[in-house]
Amino acid sequence: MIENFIDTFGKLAASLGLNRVVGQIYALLYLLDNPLSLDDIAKNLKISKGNVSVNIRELESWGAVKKIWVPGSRKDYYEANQDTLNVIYGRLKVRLEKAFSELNTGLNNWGQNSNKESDKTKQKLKKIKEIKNFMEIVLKSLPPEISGAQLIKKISTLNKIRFLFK
Amino acid sequence: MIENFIDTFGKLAASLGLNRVVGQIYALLYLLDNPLSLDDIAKNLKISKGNVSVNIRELESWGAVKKIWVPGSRKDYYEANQDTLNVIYGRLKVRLEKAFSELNTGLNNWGQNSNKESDKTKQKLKKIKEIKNFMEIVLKSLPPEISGAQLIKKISTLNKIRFLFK
DNA sequence: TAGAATGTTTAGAATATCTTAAACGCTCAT
DNA sequence: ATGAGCGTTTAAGATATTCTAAACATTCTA
Repeated sequence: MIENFIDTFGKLAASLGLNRVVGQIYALLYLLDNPLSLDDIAKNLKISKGNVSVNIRELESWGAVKKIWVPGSRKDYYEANQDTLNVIYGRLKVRLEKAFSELNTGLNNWGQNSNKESDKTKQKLKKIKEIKNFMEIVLKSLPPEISGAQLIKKISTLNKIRFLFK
Repeated sequence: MIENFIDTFGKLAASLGLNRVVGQIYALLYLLDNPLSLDDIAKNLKISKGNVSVNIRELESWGAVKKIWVPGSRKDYYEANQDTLNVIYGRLKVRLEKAFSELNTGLNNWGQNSNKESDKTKQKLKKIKEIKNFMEIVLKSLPPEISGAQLIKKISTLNKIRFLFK
């Protein structure tokens, strides 16, 4: 039952280029209302403590789960961010920013060595610059965060005013 | 030089959960104005014919490259879709749709077995249904395609009318 | 029809990623 | 100070992915 859901989320994560366990941990915490410790999670998913340690930090890094302090316990407890769309958005944003900065570095290196190139090469450089500008615009327009409820509202507003876009 | 750009695009693809070669082939075709054959690509990237065959079909499947018929030649030639943002969007869409259908199947199986469950379980089922509805809405609102130019226009319009969203 | 020119599939080698158990280091309670 | 209770790191084994060369299938040409 619950296993089924966790499995589904694991596959989903895998299909998005993440470790399967990342999806499984999120699903588990999402369904449970009480925060779980690292050992609880390891026991539940039948995986090692070290594996949970690594993958829960990944989840934490883009705000999918939050560390909770439970009075009287020395363990770290975690609970899921219940706004799943926000979680997905946060993840997408991290990836886009990383991809962009890599591309940017690559292209800057490229530009430096190609002053004395042929016309054909210059044409290619122009194309590359186009992509760079493009990514800059897209990246700048990403809001810092967005809640699921907000996004749905935005979408429905957009549909209503579609005529504005021709 | 060109190798640098191709390498950058390869890494970019890898960081998005694709095969590195997929990004490299796209970068190569993007920069060159004339279409290339399977053998040309293999020779350029120094990889096997079979590898190109598999990965170029992947690119073709979401409209990143197009097969071109060159009169007088029996080979298949390929050229890149120059609208890179559209390419990325197409890819994203395919992934989202796949992820949703997986989740949907998983959740339907889940629902069937949980009529006679406790209140606590029912509460969890409710949470799961929430996610499902959510993905449905997001998926429905994806337009079939969008050009880079269009998107940039949309974004700037959105910025101008931001007040509508509160 | 033979064989040359293509793209595809396949089996296994090469690489990369994931996972675990154990070692480790830190902090707290005694 | 000592040891128990944590989370993290590590090294090695397990698993999955990627890549290639060769076999294969199909289509064209002579």
